[in-house]
Amino acid sequence: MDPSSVIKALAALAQEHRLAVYRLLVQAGPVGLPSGILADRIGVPPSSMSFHLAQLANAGLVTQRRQSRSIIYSADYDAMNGVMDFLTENCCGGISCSPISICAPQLSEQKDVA
Amino acid sequence: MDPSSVIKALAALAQEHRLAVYRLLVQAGPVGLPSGILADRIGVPPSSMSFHLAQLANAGLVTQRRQSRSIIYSADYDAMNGVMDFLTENCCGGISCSPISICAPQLSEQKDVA
DNA sequence: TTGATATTTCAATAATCATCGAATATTAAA
DNA sequence: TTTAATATTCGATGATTATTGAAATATCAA
Repeated sequence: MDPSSVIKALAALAQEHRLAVYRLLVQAGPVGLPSGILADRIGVPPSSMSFHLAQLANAGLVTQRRQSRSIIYSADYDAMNGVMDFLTENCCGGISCSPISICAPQLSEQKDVA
Repeated sequence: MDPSSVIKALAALAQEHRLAVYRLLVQAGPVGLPSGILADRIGVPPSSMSFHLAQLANAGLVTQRRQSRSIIYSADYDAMNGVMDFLTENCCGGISCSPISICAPQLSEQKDVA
């Protein structure tokens, strides 16, 4: 993972509404949540939510898929793990560091559970 | 860890020079590095480095201590672990997630190895 | 095709952030 | 005490980011 991708990911998360959205998506798992529901839950207008979701998507932290009229977003765990790996690279000069992983959902859950 | 602290930490890391500084400090471990060396290594003037280090310190990601004329900065691993915990809270609805930890340096290394 | 639903794009404004030279501490050595 | 070394604060400028209503796009149902 290159530095500028990591910066994009961190910047995407460093904002009140986007951080809240990302956590909702992390908790929702592979099933994801549609844009409108997210706007309601967070309490921002749809156009604002769209702006924030675009940032998260552009940063690679979330993926999107259309389902009828809704566009459903889900967290991409691999991206976050990549960020973590970058931050902890050669941690403490390589002494006694535990491997990290933000989430490893079951494979059976990863395919269109929506 | 409250949301606004997490945002501060993420925002602190979401900047080219600060991200580079943080990684240098993570790799340096408890020994840390002085402000001037960091400015040289990153290639920014001392006043800019001071600005960035203040952001990292304010976010709780680094600690500082004076050693003679130098002020030495080191990464605070606990802070980063707190951010990770917050991001992954109730991950996937609590299914099959590994515990996370960015770094667990040996206790013998944690006391003034400078 | 018409109307309703779900979301995004556009555009203008407000607010926050990064940069760095000059001036100001603080510490130590001559 | 004078000088040098190390670092921070200040202040002005330029750049980036967030917000949201209105308009546009896409989907579906009658």
